[in-house]
Amino acid sequence: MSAAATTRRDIPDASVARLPGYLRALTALARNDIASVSSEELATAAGVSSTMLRKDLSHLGSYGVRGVGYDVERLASEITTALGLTQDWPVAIVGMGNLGRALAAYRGFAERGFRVIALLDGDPRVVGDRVAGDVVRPMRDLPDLVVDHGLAIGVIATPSAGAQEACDDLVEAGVRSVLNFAPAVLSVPDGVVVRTVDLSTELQILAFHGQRVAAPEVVA
Amino acid sequence: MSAAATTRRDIPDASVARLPGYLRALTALARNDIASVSSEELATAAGVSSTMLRKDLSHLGSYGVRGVGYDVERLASEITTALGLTQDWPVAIVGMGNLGRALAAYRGFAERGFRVIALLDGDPRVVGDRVAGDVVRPMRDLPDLVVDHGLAIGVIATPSAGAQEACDDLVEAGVRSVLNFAPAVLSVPDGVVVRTVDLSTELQILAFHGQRVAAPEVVA
DNA sequence: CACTGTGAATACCTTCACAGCA
DNA sequence: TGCTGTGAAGGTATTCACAGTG
Repeated sequence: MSAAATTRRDIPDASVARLPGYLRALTALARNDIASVSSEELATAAGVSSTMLRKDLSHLGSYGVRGVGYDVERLASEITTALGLTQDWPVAIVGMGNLGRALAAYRGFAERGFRVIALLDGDPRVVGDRVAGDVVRPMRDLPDLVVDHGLAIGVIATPSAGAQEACDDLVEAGVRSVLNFAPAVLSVPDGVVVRTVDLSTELQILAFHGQRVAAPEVVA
Repeated sequence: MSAAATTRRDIPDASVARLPGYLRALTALARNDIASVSSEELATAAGVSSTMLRKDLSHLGSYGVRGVGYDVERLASEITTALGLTQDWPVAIVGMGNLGRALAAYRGFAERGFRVIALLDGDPRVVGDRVAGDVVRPMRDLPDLVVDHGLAIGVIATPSAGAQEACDDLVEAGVRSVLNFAPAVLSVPDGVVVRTVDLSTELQILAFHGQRVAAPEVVA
């Protein structure tokens, strides 16, 4: 029985995907010194229905007070724990093209507790460059980053041709979570989790929904 | 009866979200001069099960040949039509920070037929800058872009504080599809579609899945 | 009394199992 | 025979309706 099992009840995936949104809304409330919030208010702030919010929170436990609402600090802390954000999750970004450089310079990571500990590239001509104040390192540094700095999450920002190789390098070094921005399907062994975010895919989905309503100027 | 209704049968959202992946795989096959493909092969290339692929394709119509498979060109063309990618979808990027600049320089948009026709920013100090060869324009240019160039999709790459305002400007100018990279919930009138992609959210989801398996060094 | 927490109902998505066809 | 297309079954996610409680 591992220590982690205490925290980890069975939370549905769809629910997990919404928890970060709740946490963001709670953080904003806390910044405005709001101590208590109803499911209705929090749901609105997070862009979901209050029923769904309550159902989601019920998977974490019973942290609300009937007739009153939720304590903002308390709930934020419970969600933080559920998501596993009490430990830190050092991140490395692989691929220093446009997107990689932008991600390297992006503040949002650090703000939410994800420390970018290394920037890497497979191209020796790029290795050694300075990006956002850091020196770009070669892929062979990966194993040391895992062992010495606890590197846990790899962000792939390479062109799609190099994505699988970058992923293999990360996995071989011991990284078990990958956020992939390349438009490619990555294959990984069991136990490694990949999430792919593809900009073109998103635009294509928007195009589909857009056509529904965009065309009817031709109604004659 | 609008012209668009011909194309648009009722395709489930989950299915629509996978079509771009199939299209990408088909495009790769076509580049390698492969003319025909089975559901099994295509499914593998797209990272889904063959049953799911066939079910998804069945929503578009019957374009396979039993005992043989699918004609690559034909199927690509059917998906292209279903997604509404036969018309073009001019894109504007709002917010010329790090992410906006990276998106402006990103090739992937054009490759898949999304023409970036304008870069904008609400900050007068940024307006006039050159980014990726284009001059950054002020927000007040939006209505003209919609009318004169058919601007259809707005990409929001502003800080989260400015996202709702950017979105309102886009919507007011007549844009009905928004891809939002700011970590914020955007409210829009009916008929406008927003998709939000948030990097921190993705990392937090990875953290959740990672903790499941990361901790057990403490097994005693 | 207001608001949370939850079983039951519904809607949606995926997988199974196999009928149908080149 | 081999592979597609699909009704039916099984799961998962969301919504409803209301019981429970500070």
